[in-house]
Amino acid sequence: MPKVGMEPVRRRALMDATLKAVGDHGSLAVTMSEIARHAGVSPALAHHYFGSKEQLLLATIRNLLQQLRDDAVKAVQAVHTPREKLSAIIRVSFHADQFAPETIAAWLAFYAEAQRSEETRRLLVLYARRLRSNLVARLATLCPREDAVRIAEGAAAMIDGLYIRQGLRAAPISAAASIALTEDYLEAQLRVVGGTASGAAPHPPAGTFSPQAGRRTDTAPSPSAVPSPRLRGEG
Amino acid sequence: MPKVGMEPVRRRALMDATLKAVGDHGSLAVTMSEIARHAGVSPALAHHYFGSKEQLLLATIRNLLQQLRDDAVKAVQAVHTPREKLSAIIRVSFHADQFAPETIAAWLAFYAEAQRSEETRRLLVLYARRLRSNLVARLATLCPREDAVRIAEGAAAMIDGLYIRQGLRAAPISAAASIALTEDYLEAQLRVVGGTASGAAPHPPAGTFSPQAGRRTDTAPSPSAVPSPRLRGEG
DNA sequence: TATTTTTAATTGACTGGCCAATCAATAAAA
DNA sequence: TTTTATTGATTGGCCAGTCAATTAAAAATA
Repeated sequence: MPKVGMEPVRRRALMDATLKAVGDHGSLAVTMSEIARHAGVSPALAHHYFGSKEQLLLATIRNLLQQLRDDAVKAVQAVHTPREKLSAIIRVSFHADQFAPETIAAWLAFYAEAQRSEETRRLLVLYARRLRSNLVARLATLCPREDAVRIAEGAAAMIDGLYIRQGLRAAPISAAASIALTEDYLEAQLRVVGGTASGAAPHPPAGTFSPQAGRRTDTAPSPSAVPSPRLRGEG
Repeated sequence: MPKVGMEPVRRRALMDATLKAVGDHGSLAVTMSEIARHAGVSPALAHHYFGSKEQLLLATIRNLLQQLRDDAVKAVQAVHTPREKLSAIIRVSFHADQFAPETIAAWLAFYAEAQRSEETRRLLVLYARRLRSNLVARLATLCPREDAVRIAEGAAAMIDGLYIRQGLRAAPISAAASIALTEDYLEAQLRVVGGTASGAAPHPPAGTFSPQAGRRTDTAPSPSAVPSPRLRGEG
């Protein structure tokens, strides 16, 4: 069987298998055997390439975050106004794959793991920071920086919350509804803070629709995107 | 050593110890020995009173949720206007004990566990529902029910999100700041929807995308509906 | 009251199973 | 013949759960 050049193939297969196993199982307490079986190799091989279970888990997380980051970047670059970019970030957070129960389960497991593993925490925080500064950067062109920071924090929290609650499957909110809720938040905050994108009109009447508001940012490209999860963190 | 009437004492001590151990450890993968040590008894005794580790964990979760519920009820009863009651619910969610790192870690672990354990999921869902209906009840006196449901969903998500994010300790947002963010959300939404808190709502209800629990209108039907159509003047 | 019996509390010692990690052996490229 | 890929078999440790034994309070009995 030994055919050279298998290493990268196996590594990828094992990381994919890990993600799937963790998602299915809903916990990091999956056995190397199960992961290996998913990947169609022996447990010993997993140890051979990754050294330990912990290293395999970390590699899997790194891989996932990298993937998500790439997708987010792509989505943001696909549109051009700051407001559209904001929507792109939100949209990508609730993209289909992200909303799949197994993906949510895996994320939750990683989050929980971050309470124990410093390295896991580091990775999640790093990712969160990147995304956050992205949000703040766009928001800062629409309102004072101080407000931008606050609103970014709120939006990120809401995305995380919607995401987590999805994991409970209590009241399955659709992805579209989740996006709408988050956009509502953004719009309402921007309006309060300084009129949509510009002026300083303290709260315009509701029911009347603000031109900007209902923007349909759906210029989205990617059917391929394996979007990013919530936006974490801070700086 | 045998002194009668120890059962309730031990049970409580063991549940407290479980919460602490889980919080410290940041995972449900704590050993019965560790829990027992925290409680100052032998592992065998824990089994004696709870039958299994799983039962002990479930009892601990039930206990925690009960506690939270009691606190919430008390806080809500202490004030009298709907608006105040809303603030009370928010405030209680971010109360000190809740915000301690170990408590947050424990919560995360339980959320993750809910992906695996149906019973754990049931308990958390029940709690989430109660919180939600509580919010909706108050909000419904301040705005149309449809909006109340939507806003409650958003507020609950934000609370959960802020809470969970605290677990990453990337950007330690203070409890006060968390409360402020949530209140901001409420205020902004109420303002948009029908005047600040008080009556005065001549506006037709802003038609938001009905997030509606349970519904899953998205995906299939309109691709064009995906964007973020908040407030269009519906009336 | 003194003595015996029952009952609750508690633990040490043990078991069976699981699983991460190791390693020597094998198979096939190079 | 060297190198790479791959695995079966094994080991060592850990841990949930069991059980019989011990202690002392309480209840029953004399």
